[in-house]
This record gives sequence, C-alpha cells and structure tokens, in this order.
Amino acid sequence: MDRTTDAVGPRGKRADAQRNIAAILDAALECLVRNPDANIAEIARRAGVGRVTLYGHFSSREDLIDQLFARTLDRADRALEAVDLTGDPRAALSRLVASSWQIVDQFRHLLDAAQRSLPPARIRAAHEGPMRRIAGLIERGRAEGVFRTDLPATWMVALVHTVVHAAADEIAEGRLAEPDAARVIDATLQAAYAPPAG
Amino acid sequence: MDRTTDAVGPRGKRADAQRNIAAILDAALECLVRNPDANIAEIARRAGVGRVTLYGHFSSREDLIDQLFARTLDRADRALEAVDLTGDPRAALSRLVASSWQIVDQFRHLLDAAQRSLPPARIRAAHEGPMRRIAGLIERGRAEGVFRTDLPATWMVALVHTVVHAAADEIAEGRLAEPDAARVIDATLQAAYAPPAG
DNA sequence: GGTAAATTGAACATGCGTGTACGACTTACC
DNA sequence: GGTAAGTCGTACACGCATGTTCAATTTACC
Repeated sequence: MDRTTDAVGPRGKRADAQRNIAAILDAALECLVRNPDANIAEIARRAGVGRVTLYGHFSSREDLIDQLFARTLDRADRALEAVDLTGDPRAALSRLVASSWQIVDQFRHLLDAAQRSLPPARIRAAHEGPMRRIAGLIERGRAEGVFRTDLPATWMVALVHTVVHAAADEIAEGRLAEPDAARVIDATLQAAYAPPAG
Repeated sequence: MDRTTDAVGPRGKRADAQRNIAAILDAALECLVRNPDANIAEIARRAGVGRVTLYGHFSSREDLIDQLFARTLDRADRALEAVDLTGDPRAALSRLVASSWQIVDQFRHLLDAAQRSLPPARIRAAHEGPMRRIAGLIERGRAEGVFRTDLPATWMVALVHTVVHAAADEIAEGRLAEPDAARVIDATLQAAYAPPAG
C-alpha cells in the first residue's frame, strides 16, 4: 500500500541491511543444497557477513530456514506458473519437465534441510501449491485417455519428483550429462505414464 | 578354520556378549531407519544395554555404522542372490522386485545414515555388488531386445532404486497400501524399460 | 563354586553448534 | 555533517552428543 511493497522489502530497513538479508538467503540456499547440515557460521561466512549480523536479521536457524523455504517455494511456484499446460497433456508434461526440473531438484535439496528443523505441517502445506499443478495435468491426461489409469494418480505425481531427483543424483555422480537430463527424464515419465498396450 | 567360523561369531566372545552385539546391531538398524541422526544413547537403550557396553563392542559411532552397513549389505546381497534371474528378463525383473523391494528400501534408509559418517569410497564400494546383479539383468534384457536401449543403462539401474524408494515413501505417507507396492513398482519399471513403440 | 569376562551407571572431559551481550566501528540517509 | 541504524569481532553461556574412566556388580563358563 505504501510505496514499495515488494513482498520482500521489509518496512523501512536501510539499503545495506536489505542487501545483506538477500545475500544471507542466497548463501543459505547454496550451503544447504550442498550440505543440509551446514552451520550458521558457514552460511554467514559465505554471505560475507558476521554471524552476529545474521542473527540480527533472523532470530534463529529455524527462522532462517523457514524464510528461505518460503522464498524458494514462491520462486518455484512462479516458475511452474509460467509453463503452458494446455493442449496435449504429453506435450505439456514435456514442457513442464524441460523448464523446471532444475528448480524442482533445487527445491528438493532444500527440503532435506527443512525436514530437519521445520514442523511437518509446514512442509506439507508447502507442497500443496506445486503439487496441485502437476496433479491437475495428470488428471486431465487420464481423462483424455493419454495417461494410464491403472496406477494411483498420487503415485504418478510422486514419480515426477522421484525421477527428477534421480536424474540430479546421476548428474552429481558424473554418470549423466546435464544436457541429457531433460530428455532422459521426459522419456522415462512418458513411458511410465502411457496406457499399457492392449 | 577353528570350529565356529560363522563370519559373525567373533573369536572367543562369551555367549551374552555375542547376543548383545547382535541386539545392538538390530537396534541400530531400527533406529537409523527411522531417524538417520539417532544418537548412541537411543540405540543402546533400544538394544537393552548400557551405553558403555555398546562402546565396549564398537569403538565409535562410525565403527558401529560401518559394521551395521556391512552386515545389512551382506544380507541384501544374499537375498538378491536367491532370486532366479534366468529366463525372460521382464519376468526376472518382476521376481526381483517382488522379493526384494523391502530390503532395497531398508538398505537405502541405512545409506542415509552411512553417508553422514562414512567415507564416500566406502559407500561406493558397497554399491558394487548388488548393482552388478541388476545391471547384468538389464544388459541382458537390452541384448535380447525386450528392454529399451535409447537410455543409458546406468540410468535404468538407478531407476530401480529410485522407484522402490518412492514407493516406500508413499507407503509411509499413507498414500499407498503396502500390498500394492510390488505391483505398482513392477508396472512402473516395466513401462519405463519397454522399448519405445514404433 | 571359582574365576575371568562382561555389564552397569555415574561422573568426567571434550568438541561443536546455537544464541546472546557488549563495546567499538562504519555506513546509510536526511 | 550529524545521527541513528547497521555491522563487526570477541567472548560467553548453554545444551547436546561423543567417548573415556572407574569401581561395583552380574553373568557365563570350566
């Protein structure tokens, strides 16, 4: 309502403070994706600020993770929102995978950290949004007869997360080239989703 | 060579000591599967022994996890070994899934804990055995033309772990009934492995 | 039944991560 | 250019898990 209600810009914080807050969140994301147990000192160091400064902006480790979680979720949601899910569900699935598998994976790593310090209810609520979008696509594909109906829809939703995660792991292990990831993920999901022959 | 070289029975340990060692390993497995960060006190309590006793048999947390890891791996390997992998690779895959998905999942949970305290080389070496068996089946299926060859074989191997893990998670979340698991896993893998239509 | 092995709990040392208090310093902003 | 807001490092308190020591007690085994 005032002037700059960015949903990010805290009331009347000074410019350097806002910059530091962003740097801390960025650093936290990098650190926690690499190691879910990364400590506050490490995050502060990577953000280029003192540990005390970090605590000046985030009351506790839990608070930091919670806010980072919210920010990342928001971004992921926005990225998924940008994907056109109309038309042939199979093509829509391909588009969804191509444009968001990295985000989904990044989110999943952060989830690891979140599960260690956030209440389960918070986690569950966070899934809600993105899940619904994928679930909708799958339901439509089933209704139109291009996706199989002999497996639970919830299972097919879970499969997306899983396959993306596996691909990311394979890349990390050096067994899969990053440019191939989207193709492999898509081919696997399309095959798994197709109605059984006969 | 002596008399009872069970590969389990340490030299001349007293009967109660051997019993306790087994109880500790069992307790560790249960605790670590539920929570990869379970502490020694908790494991000792569940095993029904004092913490000091535990340290009497295992020099450190790392040592305990390492030995548990070895034992579990050995069991998993033995269970997989019992499966008949000859004949139609598709049927062999079904048998493999049906008779060992629980074990694979249990192993995977333990892996979580192991990754926190064991050197990566140890983990890698552990995978070797079971992996080879699955990889062999997949290679044969590809050679016989019943499995697809347009995706990396390593990816198809990874998919087994992944899909089993996902199913276990779905069960834990209450979205999948345990008796349905084998069917769902099998249907998913068969679809993902089948050569693309054309 | 005697002996050595094994178990026990309590107490202690240590290391690590979190979160706080303080005083001095620097920076943004009017 | 003044002032409040922000930052910094050090130091400290606290909780928690690991691993060790010790003396007393129980247990297996010949």
